[in-house]
Amino acid sequence: MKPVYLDIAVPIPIRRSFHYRAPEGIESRRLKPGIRIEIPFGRQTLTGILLSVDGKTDYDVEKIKPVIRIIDDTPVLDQILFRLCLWASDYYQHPVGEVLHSALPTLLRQGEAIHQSVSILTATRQALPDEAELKRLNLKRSPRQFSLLHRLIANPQGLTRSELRRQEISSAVSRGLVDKELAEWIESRPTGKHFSTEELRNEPALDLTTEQSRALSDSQQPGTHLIFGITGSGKTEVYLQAIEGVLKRGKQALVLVPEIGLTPQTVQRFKSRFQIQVCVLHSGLTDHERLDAWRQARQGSAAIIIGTRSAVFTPLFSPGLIVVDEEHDASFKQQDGFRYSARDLAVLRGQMEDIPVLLGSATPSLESYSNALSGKYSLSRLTLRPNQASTASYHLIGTQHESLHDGFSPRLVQLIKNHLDEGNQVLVFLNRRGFSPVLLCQNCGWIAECSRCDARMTYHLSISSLICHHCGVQTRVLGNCANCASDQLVPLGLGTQRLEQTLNQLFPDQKIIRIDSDSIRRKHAMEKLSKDIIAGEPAILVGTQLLAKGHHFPDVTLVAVVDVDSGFYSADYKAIERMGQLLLQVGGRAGREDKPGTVAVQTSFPDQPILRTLIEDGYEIFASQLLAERTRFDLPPFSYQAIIRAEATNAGVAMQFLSELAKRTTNSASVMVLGPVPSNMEKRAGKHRAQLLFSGKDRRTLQSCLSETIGIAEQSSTVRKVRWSVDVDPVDLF
DNA sequence: AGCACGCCGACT
DNA sequence: GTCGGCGTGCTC
Repeated sequence: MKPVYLDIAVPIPIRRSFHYRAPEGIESRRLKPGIRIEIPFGRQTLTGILLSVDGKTDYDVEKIKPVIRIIDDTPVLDQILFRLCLWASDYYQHPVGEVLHSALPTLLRQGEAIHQSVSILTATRQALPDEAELKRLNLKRSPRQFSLLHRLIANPQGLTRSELRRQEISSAVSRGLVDKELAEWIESRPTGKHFSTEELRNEPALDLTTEQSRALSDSQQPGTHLIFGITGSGKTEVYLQAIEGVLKRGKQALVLVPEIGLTPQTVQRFKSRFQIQVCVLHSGLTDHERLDAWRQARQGSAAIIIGTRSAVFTPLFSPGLIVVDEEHDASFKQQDGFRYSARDLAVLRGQMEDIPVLLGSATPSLESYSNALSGKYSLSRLTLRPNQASTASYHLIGTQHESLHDGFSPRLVQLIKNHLDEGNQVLVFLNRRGFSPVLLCQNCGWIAECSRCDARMTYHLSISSLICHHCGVQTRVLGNCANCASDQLVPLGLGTQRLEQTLNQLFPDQKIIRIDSDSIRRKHAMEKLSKDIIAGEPAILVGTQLLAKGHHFPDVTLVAVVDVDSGFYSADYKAIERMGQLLLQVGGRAGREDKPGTVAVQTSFPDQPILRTLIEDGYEIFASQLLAERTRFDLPPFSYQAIIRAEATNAGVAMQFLSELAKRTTNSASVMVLGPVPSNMEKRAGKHRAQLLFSGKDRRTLQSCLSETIGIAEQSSTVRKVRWSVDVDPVDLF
């Protein structure tokens, strides 16, 4: 008989697979790619995934071990998810075993069964024992056992544990029957019932504008559709009606949302519209809850699955639609390990499944916008607010000639006062938490710096501590300079805590609510605070991006952006795009039908053309200008990039490692290898970091150059002294 | 990644 | 004399 080798992906960071011997006499039809197999690996046993069945091997046949156990009858990953993972492993240059594992809930990685199984108590024979046997078995003296047996014979499908419990039959009784071999427990799979398509809707759908109707009918075609809709233009209503359409045909919808977007508000919108099972995959789930949701999605009892990044791998019984809300959001890109983009994988998955994918945003990413312009995606613009509400008006406040009071110009203070006087709420936005980003000794010039990072420590007044926002290190401030012991320490610069304090002085009678990751550390703190805000009492809200995303605050009429300039300082060419998106997102928090919103933006460069474009001409012109610039400099999306990053405890090692790679990689006209350069913050959390940038006009050549370099990296003698990773389509260049 | 093997410094 | 530090090598 011909030997059979199983090519198995093992969950370890090694870019190859391993051959194992199949169990004796296994039927070959059971060996489907995508099934889990328990294997001995070195001294450990691991759960691998079958890639293929091979007739020959390059490895020493003597050393090939047999597998321990075939776990699955059917693949854990259906054919499309399996192919999606293999594609992702190749594209993101990440070890296939880790990719496949990251597509599974934890419990499935550990060998838990695909299907939930229930123990069912059944009778072992069809008829009641005769008189003599009853006596022999002592059943005459066990009336409860006798009646249970009676019932089991009448119910050939048996009774589950919970049914027994409900009928108040104690486990002693069932155990008695099992001991007498009159009944036995059998494992059975609960029949997953597909969600019902009758009476889907709970609430009436809203009337659509012409724009929305057009977007909706576009979105019913297979393909990828960009819905570019200003805040308040009713993107969600389009999603909901598109989803309703697929649900009616008995198909499921997968909705991906940014990490921060998975708020009770959003989820509620979906749950209250439909009378149907909605699964929410949020970070607070236990492993069991996560597996349950996975099973419900897979067997089709869940109709709508809402989740963040990793939900893109959720199996669907009958896929109908994928929605990616706020598609520009950076949280769709995993920032460590397997650095995939859930948005891009969603688009690919949609193509593979032949179902529509909706990408929605008020501020689309330049990649998606450009794909829409080139016709790769369809484009629907939603430019109107259905309820006639006016869009927020933006004003720039130039601060170059103003004297600022803790960051507030007199004009801004006056503006805040006006809005409060009218009984409205004001949102003050600054993307920096803490009290001040710098603590300076006025006597000797010492500045509090982190010992493990190339960064200043942020001063947190409330706990009189310095915290490094890059590595989390925390030290107490005792009131004296660490260098000269003078007590002339002054906090320089602004953080949300300082704004809160200043606003308290300026508006002593106002309620001030600060929202940043420090103030909502406690569980449910955000919900409580947003409830206070929604109640609508006049108040000043101070916060970071946490305020800019997810929630909408209808009573806010003024959004004050204290400092927009940091977006311009960055050397990262993507910073301006992100600044523009954030500015519009935060502006979108304000106003409603009867209360138009105002957004005041403080800047020391009020004549900056791109900022004026954003504010005066809107996001689309802004995006077009940025795209024009990207074309001019051959930057993404008009070229492709990848970064190899390395970090090491010893200075210079990461650079040395990457230099070796740069030197040994074949020069090619079509791929530029730039660097290595030390990372923007060379030392972070005690590690010295460097990076090597690859840039090419064509995906394919970039890909092959990258994989050559990775091969070199794996062979390198320095490789053990560094931690390194590959980032394809990086969102952060540093 | 994990795990073992292996060769050099301070201790029950 | 040992315990244990992390450098190196390997996993079908």
